[in-house]
Amino acid sequence: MAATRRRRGKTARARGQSARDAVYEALLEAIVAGEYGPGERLPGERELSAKWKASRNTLREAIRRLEHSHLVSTRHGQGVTVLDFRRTGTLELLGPFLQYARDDREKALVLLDLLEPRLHIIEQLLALAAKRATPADFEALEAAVARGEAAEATGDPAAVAAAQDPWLQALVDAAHSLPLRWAANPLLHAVDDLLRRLPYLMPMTPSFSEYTRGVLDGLKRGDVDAAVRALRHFHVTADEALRAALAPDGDRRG
Amino acid sequence: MAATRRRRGKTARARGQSARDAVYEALLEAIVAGEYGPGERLPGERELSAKWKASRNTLREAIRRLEHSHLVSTRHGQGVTVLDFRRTGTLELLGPFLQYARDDREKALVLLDLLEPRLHIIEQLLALAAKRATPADFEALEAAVARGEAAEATGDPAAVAAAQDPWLQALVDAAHSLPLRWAANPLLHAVDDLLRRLPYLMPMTPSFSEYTRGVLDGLKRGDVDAAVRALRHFHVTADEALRAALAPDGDRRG
DNA sequence: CATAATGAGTGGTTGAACCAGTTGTCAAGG
DNA sequence: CCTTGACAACTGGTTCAACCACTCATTATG
Repeated sequence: MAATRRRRGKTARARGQSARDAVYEALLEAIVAGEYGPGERLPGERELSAKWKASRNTLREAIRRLEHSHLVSTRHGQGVTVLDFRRTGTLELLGPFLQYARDDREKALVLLDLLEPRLHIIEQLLALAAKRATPADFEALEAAVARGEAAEATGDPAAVAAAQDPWLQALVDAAHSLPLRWAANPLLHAVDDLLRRLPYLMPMTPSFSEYTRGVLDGLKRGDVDAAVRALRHFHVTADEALRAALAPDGDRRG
Repeated sequence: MAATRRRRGKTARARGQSARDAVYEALLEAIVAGEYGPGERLPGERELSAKWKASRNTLREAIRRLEHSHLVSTRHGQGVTVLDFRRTGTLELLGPFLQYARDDREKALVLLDLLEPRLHIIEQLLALAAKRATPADFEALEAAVARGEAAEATGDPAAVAAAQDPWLQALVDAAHSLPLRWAANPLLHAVDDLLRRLPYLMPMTPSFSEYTRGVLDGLKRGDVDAAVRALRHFHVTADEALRAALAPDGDRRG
């Protein structure tokens, strides 16, 4: 009952967010937004902990996360250096980058450059799923298709967007490949996160459920080519719409 | 001059490694090796800090890293729960997994499943590099090719293996795609790490320098197909050798 | 002029205390 | 008997103050 009580302070802490997370998020935003450039040195831990009104230990836990995100590098006695995350980052930075980066044009380019790799990885998932899917996997895929059909029936883009992740997760399961799953995880997570915030990016015109149904049928018949065709038919149209939407103007924030 | 002094204790600390890193590495190994299964709860922070002879604050910094590696999940008041990293992990776990996992057969399967995604991502890099490479990129690629030729002249697999990373990095640079670079980073890092520990995995028979030379020539002429052919010629042979080597027996530790 | 000592600044580590959620226990009240 | 609520015993979250260890620029020293 006391959960709705707000905390005042220079940095409004979201509900349930710990001080550590708040500091991490703040520094993450500062770096991705370019307030600290590559090669630059962060202020000392004592100074930062004073600035963010957190103890030095808490501040350090946040720094540890920054380090693990390849945003900074720490050397004993020398301080914390900001890395060039464009060079050193991983796909886990996609979400934060799309949220915090200042240059809207660059963000659009990143989004555009995301489309092909995503399509390629899904194609690889299909190829492996065709070889390795078990009956249980087919059941899960069937359920995901059904969920997509139900979502599409509501006519709500957000519902369809929400149905995409279970479908892709089922595909990942069916591929039975650890490396592929590990490669796909940050990408799917970022896309899911993006669609959750901007559901209007989910296209309604090429039918999502027809696409998934087509892929599933292809897989069941062992006809990978048919599955890939269904996949491409959807993405060629959907991705083209995205390219058109992203090219001219920027995006909206949540 | 005092750097070679060893520290005694139940956990020998590698040179220059901090207590935090030692604890992180130990817990990482324990989880990846399966000593703590998915869903299981880790001992409390107080207990762990006693076990590893580190203060609770230091221990917590290590846990923060485990959390960021998707190995554990922490909830206030409830403890630290081990996640199913096979499901939740990312490519950054490749190195630790290949180093610490117990099941040699599973590790071999992971290595095998790595070959195709790697080839695919390099093909994507080629496609983009063909469109986007600048004169500076070509210079860097040329230097990488030269380094490969020099390495090959020594006849030392380790030297050739060490020459592979700069080549791939130059390719990544030339592709000018943040998402692709971010996807490639953990993969290339894991492969580089692997080859550094097991250089005999680097094949000498399909000439590495001929491959890179062929790719570079193709790129310069804008002939992507030729570049891809050179790439595939190398990898078809090299990867097949790897598959043959990995299928029967296990691997050796460094 | 080369070299060694120094000191200031940095991150690394410690231990104790306290705050804050979560959960099971158990007695009071229905 | 069952429900309810206070409580106790966990758990992680946070803070503080002090000290250790490393790096580097300065300065004294040979």
